Amino acid sequence: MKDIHKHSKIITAATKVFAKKGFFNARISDIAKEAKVADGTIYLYFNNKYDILISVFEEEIGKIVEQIKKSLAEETDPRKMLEIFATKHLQSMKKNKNLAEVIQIELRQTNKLIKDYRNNKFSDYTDLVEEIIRLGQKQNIYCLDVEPGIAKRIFFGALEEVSRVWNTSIDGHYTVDEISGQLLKIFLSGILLPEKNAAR
Amino acid sequence: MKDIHKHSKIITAATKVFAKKGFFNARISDIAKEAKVADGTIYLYFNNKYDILISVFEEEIGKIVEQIKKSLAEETDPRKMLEIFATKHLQSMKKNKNLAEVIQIELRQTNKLIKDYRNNKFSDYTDLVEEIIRLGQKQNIYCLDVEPGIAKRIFFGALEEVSRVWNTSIDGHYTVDEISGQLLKIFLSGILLPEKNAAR
Amino acid sequence: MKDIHKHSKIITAATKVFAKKGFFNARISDIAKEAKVADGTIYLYFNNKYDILISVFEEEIGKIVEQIKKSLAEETDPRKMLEIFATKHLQSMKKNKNLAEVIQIELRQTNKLIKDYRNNKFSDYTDLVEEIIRLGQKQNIYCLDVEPGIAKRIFFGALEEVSRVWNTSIDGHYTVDEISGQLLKIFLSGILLPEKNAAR
Amino acid sequence: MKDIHKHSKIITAATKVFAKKGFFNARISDIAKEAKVADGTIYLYFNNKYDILISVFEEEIGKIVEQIKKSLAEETDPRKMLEIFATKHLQSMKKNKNLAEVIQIELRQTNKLIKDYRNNKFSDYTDLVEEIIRLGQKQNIYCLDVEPGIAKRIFFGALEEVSRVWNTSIDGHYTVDEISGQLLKIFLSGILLPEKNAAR
DNA sequence: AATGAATGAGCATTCATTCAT
DNA sequence: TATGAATGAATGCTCATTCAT
Repeated sequence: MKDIHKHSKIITAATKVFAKKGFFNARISDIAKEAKVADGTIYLYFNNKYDILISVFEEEIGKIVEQIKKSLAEETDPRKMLEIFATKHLQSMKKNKNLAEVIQIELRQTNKLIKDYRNNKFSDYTDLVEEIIRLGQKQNIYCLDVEPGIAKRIFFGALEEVSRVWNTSIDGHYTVDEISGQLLKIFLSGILLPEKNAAR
Repeated sequence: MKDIHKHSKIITAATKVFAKKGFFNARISDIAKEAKVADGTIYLYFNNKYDILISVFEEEIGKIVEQIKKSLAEETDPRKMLEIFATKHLQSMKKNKNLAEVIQIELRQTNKLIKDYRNNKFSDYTDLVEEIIRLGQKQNIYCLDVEPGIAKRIFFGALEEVSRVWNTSIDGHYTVDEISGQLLKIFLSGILLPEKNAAR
Repeated sequence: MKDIHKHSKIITAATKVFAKKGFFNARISDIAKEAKVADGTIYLYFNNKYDILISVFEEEIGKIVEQIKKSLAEETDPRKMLEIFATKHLQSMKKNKNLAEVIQIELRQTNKLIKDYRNNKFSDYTDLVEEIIRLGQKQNIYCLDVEPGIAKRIFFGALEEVSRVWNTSIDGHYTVDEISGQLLKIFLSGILLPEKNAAR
Repeated sequence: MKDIHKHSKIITAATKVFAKKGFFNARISDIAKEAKVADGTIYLYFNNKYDILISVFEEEIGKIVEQIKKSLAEETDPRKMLEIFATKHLQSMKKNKNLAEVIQIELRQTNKLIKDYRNNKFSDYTDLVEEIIRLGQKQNIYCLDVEPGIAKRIFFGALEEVSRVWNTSIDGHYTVDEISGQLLKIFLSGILLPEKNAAR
């Protein structure tokens, strides 16, 4: 249990430090100090600096995936499912701003650098959206001319971009519900007025 | 003219190297070699490594902004305007994959690090979307319950995420028009079937 | 104790390297090699290259000051006191030729460059001479028309210049006593009152 | 004549820059800017950076040597001769503080580094003092137990050290005559035979 | 397991010198 | 002669990683 404790302390510290300084500007010694362990101790739990980053990501995103999957399991309406996904995601990102930054910036950055980091949990995560869309199409609720693979990206890209508001000084006053509402409104119904929409 | 030539060669080389290796893993010597100049020559045109990154961004995005603004000036329909924006953006990103990566990853990354880099051209760029949406609302074409500041982020986040398909090995077969079409379809009309939409 | 050991080894190595190559031509790697430590180890004990130079000086001169002060404490005759000062100084310089060079050359050089290096031990050192002269004047042994501030410089300048004989190939055959004797003969006979002079 | 002009301008500029920044911190471009010529032009007149330093020294000290030799030629009293030497030296150093710094600091520094710089004019210069002392001994005015080679160093070391007062912020209020007077008083009274001393 | 002192490879930047014009 | 853009070798310092304790 002590092992788990140290491991966990390092993950938390690393998330904080990566978010604050960025992966490349973060020093192992920064993380060690934040976690209140010796520099060398970190190497008893992680292979190297990249490994810490990946672990931060895997573990933290893993928790969110579990939570969202559980919530989704109780729902069958694809409209509600997207709402759950968006809300849970935004809540997590607002709650854990450090993780938000790490996901949005550092992970993309390094994802292309760590060649042997594949099939990660992030794909599992975004694939949830694709599955929901396919489900909605099967249920004849979502348009068939929507390409789930592209729509997934559109949904997720939008979600990430709007969640950045809490990590920048500007526009920090929006609530999760406001943002979630706007995103779902647009994603589900679009921005055209109904009558104009018909005209297209 | 020779100055401009060297300057330009270095910008191009840097864009390539940053995209391939990432800012922090890029070496000045890599850029110099790519530009076929001596390491020291780079410092005749740029103050330091960060300065190169910012210059890459400012110059390249500047070109795109100019091009899009020109195209938009000839159009009054807000629906067409978003289409122009999306298509031009995607074309630019597909054409200049290196720049796409730099914008999407490196700039976010370093934006928070270079404190004195403000009022950048990127804001000008994304603000174009916000203006188009406000215009559409004035013309009674876009819903008034859409918040332009959030919608801008939704549109842009989606746009960036979908444009990443060309920089990852997977799904690279989509065309600009396919993706642009999907994005505009969803953004403008949503993914719900018309009848379901009315039901909401 | 191990710390002290490494620290001390680096000081000794740096003194040697600075003396041989001069501060600006000395490489950190030269010092590290001489001290048989890694380059990086040096930075565990010193902030930067200038810090090494100052430390070399402060520590080594400190030892000499202590030694001379102790010897002077047991003496009351200002004539003997100058003799003690001169002899101890020359002995130290002959013994530690590297330090001699660092004091005579490098320190002057960098003294003007390192603006925040003030109130140094070197002033304490030369001020000892001034105090001895004032003491002699009080005791009616040294001429009152001698300006202690200038005389201090004359004595010290002479002392340093003569001590250089051991660091140049020529004239290295002089002994400490010969040189000390010549210097004191000239300096003392000059500043003694005529009656004291005759008494010698 | 134009050649001489440029050459001279560079020497003057270099003296200024070396004095201000020190040899190692002086940039060729600093000297070029000060001399209002292009960087490359300097290499039409000097082989390299060291060559400039040596030239600065040789040319400037050469002028002083000539001047002092001329003055000495008109004098036969060894006491007066030392006075002339001291006064002229101090006047030169006070007048040309840049040169003073270069002589006192930079030259020593680099003297040991430039192996092929030998038999320089500086030796000619200091040897003048030795000759005067020998002359005085022949004339039975100076003590025979004074070793001219050491006395030369004592005199010159003292002279240099006192001349530094004008290049440091402190004690800058002394005049050439005050300092020269103190130095000669101390130095002369010491080496004069008792009867000559009394005669003064 | 834990420590943190020690390591040494790695890189941004500088600047004396060159050379095409 | 004169220029100054271009060169590229050289180095102080950092920091991920190791390992003796």
